[in-house]
Amino acid sequence: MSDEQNIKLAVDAVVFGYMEGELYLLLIKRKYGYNKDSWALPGGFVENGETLEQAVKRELIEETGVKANYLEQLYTFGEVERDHRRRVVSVAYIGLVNPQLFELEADTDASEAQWFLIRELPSLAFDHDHIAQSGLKRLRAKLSYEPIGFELLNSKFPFSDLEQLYQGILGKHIDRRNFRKKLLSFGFIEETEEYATHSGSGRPGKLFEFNEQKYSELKANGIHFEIKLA
Amino acid sequence: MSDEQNIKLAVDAVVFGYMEGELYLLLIKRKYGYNKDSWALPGGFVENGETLEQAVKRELIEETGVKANYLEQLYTFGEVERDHRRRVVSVAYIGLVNPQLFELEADTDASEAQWFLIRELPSLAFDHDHIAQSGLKRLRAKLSYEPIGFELLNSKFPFSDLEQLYQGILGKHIDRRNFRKKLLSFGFIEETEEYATHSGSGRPGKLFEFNEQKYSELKANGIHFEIKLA
DNA sequence: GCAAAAGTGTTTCCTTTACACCCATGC
DNA sequence: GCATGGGTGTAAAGGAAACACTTTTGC
Repeated sequence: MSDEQNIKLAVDAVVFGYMEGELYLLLIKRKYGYNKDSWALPGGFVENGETLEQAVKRELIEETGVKANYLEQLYTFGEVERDHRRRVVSVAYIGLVNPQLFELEADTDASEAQWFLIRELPSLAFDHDHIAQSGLKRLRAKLSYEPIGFELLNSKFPFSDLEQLYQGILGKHIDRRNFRKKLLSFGFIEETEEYATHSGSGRPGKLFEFNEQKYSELKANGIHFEIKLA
Repeated sequence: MSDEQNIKLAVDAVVFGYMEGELYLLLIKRKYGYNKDSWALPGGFVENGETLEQAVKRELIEETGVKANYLEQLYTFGEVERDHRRRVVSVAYIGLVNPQLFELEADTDASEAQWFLIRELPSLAFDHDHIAQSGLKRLRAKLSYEPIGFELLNSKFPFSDLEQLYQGILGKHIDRRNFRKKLLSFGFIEETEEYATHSGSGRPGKLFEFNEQKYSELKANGIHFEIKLA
C-alpha cells in the first residue's frame, strides 16, 4: 500500500501581529514543491512523536523564527481536495505575537517570511485564504468577548495602545472613556509608575501592564467581558 | 515503512440526546480489539475519499443507526499517547439528536449502542471521558449564548419543553416569564394553533415551532442572545 | 501659544431581574 | 373541587452608552 493511501496530518498557523495601529498576518514563501513561490501560512506535517501544538510551535520557529506566546486551536480543515497532490487534513492554530520581539528568519521549507498588512494580503496557496479568514473572524469574535490581545503589545503599554488595538482589529470606533472604565474595572490591568516616552506629540500616557495571574483567576470564576460591536 | 510510522486520523462523536427533562450521551460498546467491551464514543478512522463530517456521519449511522441533524466540530485531540497501540489523532464533533426519532442499532464495530444519563456515565475507553466532558462544556457554553437545542426536541413543542431543556442542560433555574419573553422577542420561535396533548395533568400548552430560516437571517446579522448562568 | 494626545464623571436609556395571580384541563 | 402545569405584566435595579472639557507635553 503506497503512501498515497494514507491521510497526512498537518498543522497550519494563522499568526497575527500588531504594529502601529495595524494588524498583520505572518506568511511564508514556499521553497519547494507544488505551490512553490506562492505565499502560504507557516505550517507542515505533524511528526509521530509530537503533539499538534508542539508541531505548530516547531514549524513556526523553523519557518519564521517566531515563537508565539499565545496559541489556540482554530479548526481542523478536512476537505478532500484541499491539497491536490494528496489527501492532507490540517489542524489550524491561531497565534498572537508582538512582531517587535522577533527578527523574521526563514529557515527550512520557507525561503522567506514576512508580515503582511491584513487588508493587503496576497492570495495564498491551497485553502489558506479560507483558513486565514476563519482565523481573522475568530480573532475578532474572541477579542470582543475575552480580553486577549495583550500578547500583541509590549509588556508595558499606554492605554491608548489597547484602544487602538481594539479599534484596529474590530474595525469600529470605541468610546475611550467607557472602554478604559470597563477594562480597568476588571482589575487585571495594572497601572505602573512609568510614562510613555513621547512617541510623537501630545501628553505622554501612563504605562499599564497586564496581570496574567489575576486574569486567570477571574476567568476561572467566569469572567463577563464584552465589547459591543456597534 | 510500516503502518506504525503513520499518524492515523479518526473522528469521534459526542452526541447528546434529550428526553423527559434529562440529558443523555450516546455511547457504544466496542466489539473488537483493544478496549473491547468498554464503552466509548461512536467514531472511527477517516477514509481517504471522505471529509471529516462525512466520516462522523457514516460512523454514527454504522455504529448506532443515528442520523444527527446538528453536528459541529468540537476540537482535535492530538496527544501522543491517547491510544496506546498507535498514534491516532481524533477530530471530535458534537451532535444533537432527538432520541425519539431513532431506534438504536449497533451495526459494524459496535456490539451495542445506548443512551446514558449524562450524570451517570460509565468510564470510557481511551481519552473519551475527557472528550465527552469537553463536549458537555461546549454544549453548555453554546446553549447560553446561542439558541441551539431545537434539534433535541420535537419539531413542535410546548414552551415548557424548551424551559426544561435549558434548565436541564445548564443545571440552573430559569425564570419562566423572562425566558419566554426573551426567546419570543427574537421572532424565530413561532406559535402554532396546536396544543399539546395532555402528557400528564394540567393545562395543555400551545405548541411552538422553530423557524430555522428566520434564525439564520438573524444570526447573519449578529444575533445577540444570552441566557445568564446565575 | 497652539497642536496633539491623555485624563476624567455624570446623565440617560435600555436590558435584566424579581415577583404573584388567574386559567384550563384531567381526575 | 382540587391538583397540576400554562399563561401573563409591571416595577426596581443595574449596566451600557452618550457626551465635553481640562491637562500635559513638544514644538
